[in-house]
Amino acid sequence: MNHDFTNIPSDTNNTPVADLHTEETDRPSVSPAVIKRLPRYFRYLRELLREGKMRISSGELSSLMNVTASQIRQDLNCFGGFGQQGYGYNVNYLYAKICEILGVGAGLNAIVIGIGDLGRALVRSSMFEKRGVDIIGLFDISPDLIGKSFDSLSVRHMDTLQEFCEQHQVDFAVLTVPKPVALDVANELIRLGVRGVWNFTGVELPFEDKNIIVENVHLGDSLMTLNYKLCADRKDAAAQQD
Amino acid sequence: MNHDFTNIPSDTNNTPVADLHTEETDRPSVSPAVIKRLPRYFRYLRELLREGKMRISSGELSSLMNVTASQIRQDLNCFGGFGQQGYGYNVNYLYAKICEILGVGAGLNAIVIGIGDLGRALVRSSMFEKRGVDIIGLFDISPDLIGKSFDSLSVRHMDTLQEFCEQHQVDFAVLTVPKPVALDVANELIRLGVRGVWNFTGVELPFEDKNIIVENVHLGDSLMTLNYKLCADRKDAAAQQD
DNA sequence: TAGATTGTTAATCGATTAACAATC
DNA sequence: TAGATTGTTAATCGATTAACAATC
Repeated sequence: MNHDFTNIPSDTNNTPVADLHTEETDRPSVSPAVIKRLPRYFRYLRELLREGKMRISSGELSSLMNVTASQIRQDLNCFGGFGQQGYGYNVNYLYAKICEILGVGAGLNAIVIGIGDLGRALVRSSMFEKRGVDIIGLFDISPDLIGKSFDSLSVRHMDTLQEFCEQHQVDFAVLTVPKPVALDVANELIRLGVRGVWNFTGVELPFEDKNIIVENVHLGDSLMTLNYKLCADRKDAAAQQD
Repeated sequence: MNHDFTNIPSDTNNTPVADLHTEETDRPSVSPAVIKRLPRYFRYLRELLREGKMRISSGELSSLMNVTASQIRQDLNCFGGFGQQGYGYNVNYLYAKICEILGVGAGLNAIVIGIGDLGRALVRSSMFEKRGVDIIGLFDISPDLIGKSFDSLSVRHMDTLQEFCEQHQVDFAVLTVPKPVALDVANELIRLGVRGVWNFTGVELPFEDKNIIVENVHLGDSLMTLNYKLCADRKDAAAQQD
C-alpha cells in the first residue's frame, strides 16, 4: 500500500512546493468562489482520513464530491502544488494544508453572546472543537442564565464584557442576541477590539471598512430557497398535467 | 405622495405584464445566482414596506443593498416587468410579487424532527411564521421531551410519524437529528412522501434524483470562512510589518 | 520505461455590468 | 412636453471546464 510514496512530505512543517504561491508578497487574492469551496474539501478530506485512505486522485475526489476534477486541481493550485504527477494527493498532507489555509488549529479564541436556544446549540455542538476554535466565554443578561454552565463554561453578565476582553485575547464573537440590541452589542465589541463577528442576528452590520470581518448567517434565506424550489417543483408538476 | 400612480396594479391577483415571463411553458430556468439573491430582496422590501416607503428606483435600492442597479433590474426581469419607466417600482406590488415567487404564503406545511437546542431555536423563532410556513408537528424520541410543548405544539414520538404523515400534508421536514440517525430518518421521510428536507445534520443526503428538494445548512462551513478571513487578515498584517 | 495524474494554459461558459432605446 | 427610470441588448468580466505538456 505504501509503495512508491517517497518524495511526498507528510509533515505540515515541511512546505517546499507550496512556497511559490503561499508567499505573502504575491497577494494572490484567492477568488471568493474558491474560498467558499474550501470548507467542503476540509469535510471530505477529514472523512477520507477517518476512513484511513492514504492517497486520492482529483478524479476520485471529483466523483465523490460531484464536481469536476479540473476544478479540484484548479482550486488546490491557488495555494500551492499539493499533489504529485502520476500519484495524486496524499490525503494526510492535503488535509493538513487545507487546515493550515483555513486556520484550523490557528488557536482563535471566541466568545458567544446570547445564550438562548441557538447560542446553546452552538456551544454544545462539537463544531468549534472540530475546527480548532476555543470558546472562552459565554455572555447574556438574563438573571436565570448568569452563572449557569454550558460545556464547562459559566455564563457571565454582559456588564463584565469589557473586563473580560481586556484580560483575554478575543478574536471573534458569535452573536445570537435579539435583533433590537444587535447593533449596540456589535458596536461595543468593535470598541473592545474584537476583529470578527459571526452574525446570526439577521441585522446588517455596517463594518465593511474598519478591518472587521463579519460572517452573516441568514437561516431564513436558506428556508426561502427551499420554499422556492418546492413551489417551483409544484408548478412544474401542474404544468406537465396540462 | 400618491401622485401619478395610476397604471401600476397594487393587487397580487392582477398580473398582466408578468405573464410573458411567468408562463410555465417557457421553462425560463432562472439561474441559481438569481435564486440565491431573491431572499435578500424579500428582506429589504419587507423593511421598506415596514418603513412605509411607497416607491423605489433600482438606483435607490442598489445603494441600499450595495449591488448594482443593473443587477437588480436584470434579476427582477427574470420574473416579469414589475416596474414602470420613469417611476421605478411600487414597493407594495414588488414585495407581493417576490413573495409569490418565493412561495411565501403558499401555505407549505413542515414538521421538525429532532427537538434539541437547535430544533427548539428554530421552532420558537418567528422565521417560519414570517415566511408563511406552517409548522404542524414536532418529533423526537427522548422521553423527556415527548408531550412537552413548544410554540403551542407538543412533541410527538417518532413512532407516530407514519400515522401523522398519512393524516396531514407534510411538504417538508426540518432535520436536526444527530448524524448517526440522519440518513435513516431522511429515508423514512421520503418513503412517507415528504418532498423536501431542510437538512441541518451535516450528513450528505443522496436524493439528487427522486424529485426530492434538499437544502443543506452547513454552519461549520460558515465558521470556517470566518476563520479563514480572520487568519488571512492576520497574515496580511504580519506581511505589512516586514 | 510506461502509465498515471498533476499543474497550467487556453477555450468555453455563465454572470455581471454598461449602455441606451423604449416609455411612462 | 421634458425628465426619469425601466427593460433589454451588447460588452465585459470572472469562473468553470477541457486539454495537454510536464513529470513523477
